[in-house]
Amino acid sequence: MEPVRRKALVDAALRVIGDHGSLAVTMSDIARQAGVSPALAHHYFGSKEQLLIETIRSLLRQLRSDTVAALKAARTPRARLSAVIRVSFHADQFAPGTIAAWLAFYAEAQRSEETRRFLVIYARRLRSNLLADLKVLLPADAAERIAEGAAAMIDGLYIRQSLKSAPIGIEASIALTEDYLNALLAIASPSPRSEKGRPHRTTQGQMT
Amino acid sequence: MEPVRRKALVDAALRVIGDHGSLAVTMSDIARQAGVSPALAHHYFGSKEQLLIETIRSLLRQLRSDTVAALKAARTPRARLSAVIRVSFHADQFAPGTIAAWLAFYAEAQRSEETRRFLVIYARRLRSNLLADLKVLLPADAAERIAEGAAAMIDGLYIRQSLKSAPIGIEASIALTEDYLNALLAIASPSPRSEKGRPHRTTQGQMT
DNA sequence: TTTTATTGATTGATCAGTCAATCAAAAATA
DNA sequence: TATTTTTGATTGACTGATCAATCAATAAAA
Repeated sequence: MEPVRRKALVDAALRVIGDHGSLAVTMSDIARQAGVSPALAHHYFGSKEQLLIETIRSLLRQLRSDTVAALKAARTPRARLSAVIRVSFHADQFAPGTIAAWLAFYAEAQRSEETRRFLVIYARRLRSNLLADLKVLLPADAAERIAEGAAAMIDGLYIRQSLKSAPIGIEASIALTEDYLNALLAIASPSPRSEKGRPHRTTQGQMT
Repeated sequence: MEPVRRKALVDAALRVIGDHGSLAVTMSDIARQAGVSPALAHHYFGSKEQLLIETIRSLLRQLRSDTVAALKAARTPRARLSAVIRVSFHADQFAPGTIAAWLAFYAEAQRSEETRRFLVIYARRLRSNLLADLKVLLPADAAERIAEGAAAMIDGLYIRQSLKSAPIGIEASIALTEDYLNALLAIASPSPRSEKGRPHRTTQGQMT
């Protein structure tokens, strides 16, 4: 029963957080949504904080697995960059529970060291996934700058979508990020004919 | 006394939110920090929610006034764009209370319509401040896209700085945003000699 | 005297977390 | 196989703490 209940409670937490729009949900709410007693939720997770931490962990796990799948399907470095972007704006990421959870966890990271660690892992993965392919196309220093810029733009656009403050839709957000990459690739890319400053086309490992 | 107390309480709220790292602070904490009784805080603000809303309002007011001042000092459209960027990354924005408040308010916006409205105002102002000057330099459609992209990048970099997940500092964040603008201005800018596609150099009103 | 500022004391509600008790299934024993 | 025992799953009832909000009372100023 344990794995079944744990999953049911984490899913319920996400659902309730979405409905409620905040992390300030009660164990009772979550347990009710999962169809069990509050006492059972405490039995399996020990504390509300742990249940919430498992919830963000599951969000990260899902995102990673989507990313791995998308990267596997892409054939070229440039296509892999597009795949990373597309996954970041996948419809799943905009489920109400997912949006509320991400935003609430950013806030929570100011208090909970463990939550902060998970978000740092997320931020690093995103940057690293972009960096691996950019390094194939650009000198290392340019690749690093652009990876950070693209990651930030993705995060920023996600937040603006979540607030529905952006005058643009999801497809346009993807296009904006692509434009950024295209523009900076065009400028920073060493000309193929140039003798020096040629990028090293070493195979890059990839954090996912 | 009223204006004095209101300001003291709002400042205290920001301070306490920063210390605590979340909006889950008590009226007692805030009142104690302001050196008054909790009852007085209720007397002047009616509810905790209202006090918190006044707090975000004061954050926005401060940011606007900084922006107005910076814009006034800048001479060219390009300089005004830089000014907007620089204000977004001003040290004040990284005071612990300010960081915690912004992040917490993003989360809160999922629940509180009023909070959401303020954040939408912020997002629109930032976009609009960029747009006004971009429109002088670029055709309207390109200007709009780039304004949204730059605003998103600023927000994203701010969050990454707040989490301290970015491998770069504040100056580098500013430089990254500038690079984005430079790159897209270079590409999207109609050649000065070209006959068509010339931008209209109408004077633009500016939302601040 | 009227108005404003201020607080101590209190209330009513909400919750995380605990615990002892029940129930059922599986394992051990006869 | 029939039985007892053990283990895990589950809950209802409870507790202790926390807090937002209220209010009647006091002090001070106008």
